[in-house]
Amino acid sequence: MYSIGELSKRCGVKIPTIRYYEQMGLLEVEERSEGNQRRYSADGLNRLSFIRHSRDLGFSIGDIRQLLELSRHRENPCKDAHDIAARHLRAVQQRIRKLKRLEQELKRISLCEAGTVADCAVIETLADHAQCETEH
Amino acid sequence: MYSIGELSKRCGVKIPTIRYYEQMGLLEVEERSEGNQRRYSADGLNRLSFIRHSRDLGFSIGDIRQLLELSRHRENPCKDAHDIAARHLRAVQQRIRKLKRLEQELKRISLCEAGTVADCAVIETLADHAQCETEH
DNA sequence: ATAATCCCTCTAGTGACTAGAGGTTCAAGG
DNA sequence: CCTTGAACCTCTAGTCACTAGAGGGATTAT
Repeated sequence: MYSIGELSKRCGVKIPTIRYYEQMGLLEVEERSEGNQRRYSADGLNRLSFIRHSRDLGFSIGDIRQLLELSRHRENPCKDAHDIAARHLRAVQQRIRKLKRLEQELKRISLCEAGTVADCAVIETLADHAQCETEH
Repeated sequence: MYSIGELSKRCGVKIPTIRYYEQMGLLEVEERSEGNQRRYSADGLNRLSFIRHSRDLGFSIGDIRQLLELSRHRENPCKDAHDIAARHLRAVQQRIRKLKRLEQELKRISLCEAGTVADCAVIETLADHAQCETEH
């Protein structure tokens, strides 16, 4: 049996965050001590690792709820899990594309060598969208 | 003089968002109609374009506040503006790197051809961080 | 027994909006 | 001049995934 603090250390998830996951219905507490403190089994630890890892990979709480539900039974089909992962992958790829366009624009702007605001490319570009070379 | 609705259309910024920018101190209203409705000059329109464009480039409200302050006087040195842009560029690049690692991991996971949860790579990988090939 | 550390619940704050309630003002047509 | 409908007003609360703090109780080691 682990206390919430031990779970926190072992999984690298802050204590209030564990309680937050509980509130969100991702991690139920099976047991409490006599003094009402949370006690977790190895199962809880695994579940929290799953959550933590999924969050690291950028899945939303809602996605994780579904993934946890799907993973409950070994004989479940895993197509839904694949769909969730694929959708997330597409979202990530889209964000990368957008950020790369941003990066180009910011790089270009940052080349400015001016000394004053009057002819500074940063300020000027921000004031005038027409100066941008790519969409964003 | 533009009403808030006109400003909204011209800049592509939703009306509640314009009011929000006002609350955040980015865009003061110079004038009100007799019936207390906001009226903007061409100056306000330019300012809102600047804000909109900066947001599109991912600058935070705080950054924008500073950039707007810096841009008020043409003779101001623009080193601070460069610093803000450079810092933002680094942040963007870091996010890109992180997202690319994520992308790799998600791609790898998504290759799974299993039919059930029992041997699905998505579920399995989420449950066990050790299976990941890169840091994230 | 006591001190130090851990844990409890509850509320509120973050950033950048978005949505809705409930009411007022404006502009155009008759 | 009057009415209608669209546009506007303020204020509150919700979003997401946490994070921080207050004010108190439980556990553990000495």
